Amino acid sequence: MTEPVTPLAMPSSEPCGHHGDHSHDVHAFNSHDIAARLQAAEQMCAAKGARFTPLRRTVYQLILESEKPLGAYDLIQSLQDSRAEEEGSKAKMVAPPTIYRTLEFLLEFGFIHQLTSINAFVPCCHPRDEHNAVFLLCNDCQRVQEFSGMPVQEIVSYVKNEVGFQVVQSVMELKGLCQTCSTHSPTDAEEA
Amino acid sequence: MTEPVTPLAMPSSEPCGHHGDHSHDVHAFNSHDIAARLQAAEQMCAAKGARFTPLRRTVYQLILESEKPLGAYDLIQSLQDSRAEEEGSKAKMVAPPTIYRTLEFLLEFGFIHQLTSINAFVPCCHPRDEHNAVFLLCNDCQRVQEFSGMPVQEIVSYVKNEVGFQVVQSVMELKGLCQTCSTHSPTDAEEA
DNA sequence: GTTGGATATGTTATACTATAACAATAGAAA
DNA sequence: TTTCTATTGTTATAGTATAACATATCCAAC
Repeated sequence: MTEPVTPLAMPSSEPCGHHGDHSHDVHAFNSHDIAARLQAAEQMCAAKGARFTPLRRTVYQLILESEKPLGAYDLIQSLQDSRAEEEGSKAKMVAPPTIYRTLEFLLEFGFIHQLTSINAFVPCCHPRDEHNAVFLLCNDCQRVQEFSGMPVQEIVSYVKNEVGFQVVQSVMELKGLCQTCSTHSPTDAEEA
Repeated sequence: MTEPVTPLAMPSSEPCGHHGDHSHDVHAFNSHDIAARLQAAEQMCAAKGARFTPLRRTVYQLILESEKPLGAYDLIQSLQDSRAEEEGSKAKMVAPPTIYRTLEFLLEFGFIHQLTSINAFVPCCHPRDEHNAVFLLCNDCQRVQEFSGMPVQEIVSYVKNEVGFQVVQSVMELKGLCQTCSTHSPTDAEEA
């Protein structure tokens, strides 16, 4: 969790920038952004009659704060650590179903995305939109970029119109080396 | 991601080119096709100095014969059944590492693809080519189509040229309803 | 404010997926 | 044959995910 990684170039102050470029580092949230995300989530839940419980809030926050995608069992540990800070070490470890249910909720409301190729979860860059995103997963620094743009929609449209396939869920993950890592270490980390 | 897609020519002898375009049902191999694939694999291995052992041949054949994607443990069972036919029920169950190693070999040589979102494996439609394919996974009939074409290459090119990301491995899986299933049962089976 | 139903979380157990580490065997080359 | 390497077998275990049921919390109706 201690990452010596230089942040990828981001368009502007808005971490998910609805303007201009449409590729976003999903690990670029500062504490102000995180607070804003949490508040926005609370409002969205309220608007839909869903409960943004302390557990859901905390798990979402842990995912927002992370510099890397977190797996379910990473989150169990993080949640344990987080609770230990507040309640002392008497805090009990939550069991997997608790985490998986919480993740399911956050996925359902579009607050996070699942990366099935690495069994992990990352924040969504723009929880407001329905979208099919492509994720770029760096094998070296482990950071993830969420990429929404024309090529993606074109694939989905293409298979719908030309193949007749109705897409319900998309899993589009490209693994490799991000710009930073391929520039800094052009020779290594070349594996799947 | 500009122009509409022009079909990539498939060698006419390829058993997977049924549709006139470049999307192929990966479960459409008849026994003649399968024999041809096995022989082709043998030749490719020989050409590269790799051994197409009985185990590798059998596992590849089981994947080719299946109407659905097979998981590693499905294959363990299938292999057990297959061996029981020949050797009688004295045949022992192979252990997971045996299957995973064999799958790794078949992946490495491009004979099969891995579908990470469902932990399963399917035959490759055109083992000769280097390619980034999109897979369409039907939630209803479970059949898989492999789709190679411009939009896919465009995404990869786009992230390389515009984002500076070097793609090493692609995972592109679209889940939904295939043409047949969405036509026959337009109301049900709408989940991920 | 109490009750009762729904939602959320906790708990226990287990299923499913994948790999590490080492042993035994089979093929190829000297 | 001997030796080296690649392949397969074996045992154990790590990592990921869910089923089934118990308890607690929230909220609305009385």
